[in-house]
Amino acid sequence: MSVDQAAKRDIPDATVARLPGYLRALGQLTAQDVLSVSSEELAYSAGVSSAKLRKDLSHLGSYGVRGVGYDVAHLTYQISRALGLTHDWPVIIVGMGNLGRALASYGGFATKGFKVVALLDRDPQLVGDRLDDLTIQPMDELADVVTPGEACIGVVATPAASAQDVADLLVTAGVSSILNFAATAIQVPEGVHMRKVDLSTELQILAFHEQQRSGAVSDELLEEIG
Amino acid sequence: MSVDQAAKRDIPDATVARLPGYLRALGQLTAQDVLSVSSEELAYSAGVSSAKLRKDLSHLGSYGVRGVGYDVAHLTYQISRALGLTHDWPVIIVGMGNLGRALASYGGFATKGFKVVALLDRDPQLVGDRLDDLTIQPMDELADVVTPGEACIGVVATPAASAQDVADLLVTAGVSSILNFAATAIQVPEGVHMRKVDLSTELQILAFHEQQRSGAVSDELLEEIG
DNA sequence: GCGACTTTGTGCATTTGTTCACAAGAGCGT
DNA sequence: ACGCTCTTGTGAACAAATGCACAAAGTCGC
Repeated sequence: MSVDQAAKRDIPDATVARLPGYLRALGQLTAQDVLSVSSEELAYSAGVSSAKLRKDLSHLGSYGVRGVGYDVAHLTYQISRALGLTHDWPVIIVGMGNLGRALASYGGFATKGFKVVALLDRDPQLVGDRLDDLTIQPMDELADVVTPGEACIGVVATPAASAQDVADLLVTAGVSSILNFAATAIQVPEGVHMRKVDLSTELQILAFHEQQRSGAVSDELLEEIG
Repeated sequence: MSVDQAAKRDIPDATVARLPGYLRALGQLTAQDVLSVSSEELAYSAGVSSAKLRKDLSHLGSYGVRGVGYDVAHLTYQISRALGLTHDWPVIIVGMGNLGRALASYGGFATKGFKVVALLDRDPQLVGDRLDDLTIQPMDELADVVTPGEACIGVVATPAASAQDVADLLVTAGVSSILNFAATAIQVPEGVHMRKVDLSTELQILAFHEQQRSGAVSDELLEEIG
C-alpha cells in the first residue's frame, strides 16, 4: 500500500464532511481569478475556524506554503482527488414528484463530479416525460441503467411510504450508495452507504435553538425580577 | 430557574440532531396503533444503536419504564416539548424556483410544528402566482410578514448568487433562524442560527466513501498478489 | 410475596473531534 | 547572508460523543 493511499484512508469523518464546503469556496475564488488564499480567508468563506481548516487540510497532505497560503488551483485539485471527484459518478434519481424534478434540474449535479444517468418513477403517467435530456423510465428498467461492477449513487425522492421498497430495489440492482430525501428512515444492508437529507429534521433543530433562546430570555427576566 | 428548564438547557447537540428521527419513528408507531416500544425496537426504526437512544432520551428525563419500555404517546409528547414543537413556528420561504416550490408543497411542513406563512421572490414574473393557499409576494413585503418579537424561520431557496443578499434581508427583518438550501455558504451575524442543506455536499461525501471502497478492494487484490 | 426475567438509566473507558499556541518554514528587503 | 514578517502544520490539552456493561427498577407467574 502506497503512503499516498494510507494518507487518504484515515481522513476523519468530520473532515470529509467539510471538504465539499472548502471545494465550493475555492470554486468561488477561482471564478474571481484569485490565485492564492490564506487559511484565514478560506476558512471565513467556508464558515469554519482557520485552525480547523488547517487541521483538515493537513490530513490530505502538506499543500500550503508557509508565509504565503494555498494555491487555489492546486488545493482544488487535491481536495477533488481526496473526495474521489476525478471522474464523474453516475447518479440515478427515483421519484419524479416535485422534489425529484427539482433535484433533476438542480445545478448541484452540474458541479463537476456527478452525472444524472437515469430518472425513474413508478407512476405510468409520468413515464415517458422528458426532463432536460432524459426520459422518465419505469421502475423495472432499473437493472438496465445500473452497470454491473460500476459504482453508482441512487437518490430516493419518493413519498415516505415507498422509500424502503425503492431502497431495497436499488440495493438489489447493485447500487451501493443511497441519498435519501424521503421523510422516513430506511434500513440498508451493511456495506451500503446511506445518507439522509430532511427538511423537517433541519427545521426541528432550528426550532429547538429558537426555543432555547426564548427560554434564556425568560430566565434573564426572572433573574432580574427575583 | 426550574429543574425542568435546567434539564433542557444542556441537551448535547448530537442528541438534538437525532431527536427528530426518534419523533418520526414514534409517529410511524402511532399510525400502527403501537402503544409501547422498547429502546431496541425504536432505535432500530430510527437507525441508531439502542445504547445511543437510551442515553439521548436520558437527557430529556426519565420517561421509560424498566422491564417494559417507553409509552409511545408520552415519549412523543416529551420529545416534541424538548424540541419546542408545542406550538407552530412560522416559516418564510424565499426563492420560488423549482426547489422553492417543491419545498412549499412538501409534506414536511405539514408535520406538526411548522406553518408556511409567506412565499417571496424577487422576480416580478412570479409575484402574484398562487401556490396552495399562499400568494407569492415581492421581496419588499418582507418586513410586513415578519411579526416583530415573534421568532420566525427563514428558508433560503434562491440561486447561490443572491443567497447572501436574501439572508441579510431576512436578518434585518428580524428573522433569527435560517435554513439555507442555496449552493453557497452564507455569513450570518452572531446570534442568528444558520443551517445548511446541500445536495452536492451529500453526494460528494458519498463519492468519498465509494472511492474508499474501491481503493480498499484494490489493496486487497494487491496484497493477494504480493 | 417472591424469585425469575426484562429493559431502562448511567458510570466509566474509549474514541473522536476541536482549540490553542507555537515551532518550523518560506518570502522579502536590505 | 541575515533578520523580519508572515502563515502553515502540528503536538498537546481539552471537550464532546460513543459504546460497554451492569446495577436499579420494574413486570409477571405462581
